Amino acid sequence: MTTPQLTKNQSLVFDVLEKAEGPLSAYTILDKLRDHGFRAPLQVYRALEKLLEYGVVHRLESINSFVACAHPGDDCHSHGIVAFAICESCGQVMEFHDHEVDHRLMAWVRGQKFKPAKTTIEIRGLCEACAA
Amino acid sequence: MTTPQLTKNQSLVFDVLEKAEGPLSAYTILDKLRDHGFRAPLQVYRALEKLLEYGVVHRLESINSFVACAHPGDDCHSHGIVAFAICESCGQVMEFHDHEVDHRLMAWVRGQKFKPAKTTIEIRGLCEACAA
DNA sequence: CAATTGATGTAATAACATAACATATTGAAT
DNA sequence: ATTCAATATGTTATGTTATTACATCAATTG
Ligand SMILES: [Zn+2]
Ligand SMILES: [Zn+2]
Ligand SMILES: [Zn+2]
Ligand SMILES: [Zn+2]
Repeated sequence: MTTPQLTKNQSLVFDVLEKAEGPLSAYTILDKLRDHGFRAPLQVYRALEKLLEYGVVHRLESINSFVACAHPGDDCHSHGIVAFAICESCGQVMEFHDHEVDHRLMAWVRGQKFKPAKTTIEIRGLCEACAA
Repeated sequence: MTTPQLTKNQSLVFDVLEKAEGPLSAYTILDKLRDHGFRAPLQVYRALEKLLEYGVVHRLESINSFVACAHPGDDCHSHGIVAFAICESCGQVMEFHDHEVDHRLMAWVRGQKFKPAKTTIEIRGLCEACAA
């Protein structure tokens, strides 16, 4: 997925996510953009939809939040499965991918004749700093 | 986690999930239990909280739904990571685990000094019947 | 019998997400 | 330049998921 020029709203939402320390909920993004004219959740959700499609933002299903991709331009990223480690204390997110994990999961679903579309791997826990 | 005797509400919620074809949302469970005296979401959420704790029910983060464990009594289940393949057409869920996937993910987080607490692996797609 | 603990009932509210409809902007194609 | 289609945006309302707060009830125990 090549990323086209972002529209005004898409740029605003993306900038907020890039500058954020960690993942943000759609409504938190909305609040941060009220000064820029945002009034309704749909303005955020519509921008997020595109940013997710372009692969520059990820959705963290287990915490209903969104985060800017930590590996922009990473090619293997576009087809490989991405995994996240999410600190439940400070919110910090680490993003990584592992081909062996991909292969094992895809081999399993293939064996079941299941056609995978989108895979979520999220590990919640404590980062080094917060576990200390 | 050894499963204690379920309370009335826990049993009702668990029975609904066991008899269901696929995952159910909390509010769907609530509707199915109105005849049994359920009136409020909290009655469902409180029962689910315990059932999740006992490991007899799983929460599917990516679809905000709950499903009865497909491998009750499976020992490796209690410490291994469980993965789900979820058909986006018919809702059918397959549950499995793979030690190699566990090991790779846990090795990675250990390398980051991250302390994992709960891991989610969910593959959305189409089951064999629905892909045909 | 208190006193504690865990379970339940109920109402209200918070948090997350989408539907429906109107308007505006962009970028071809003629 | 005008028309047309496609995309983006604005706005209101509503739908869906989850929790807070507080009262009551039941079982256990000292
Ligand atoms: Zn990424
Ligand atoms: Zn942390
Ligand atoms: Zn299970
Ligand atoms: Zn199916």
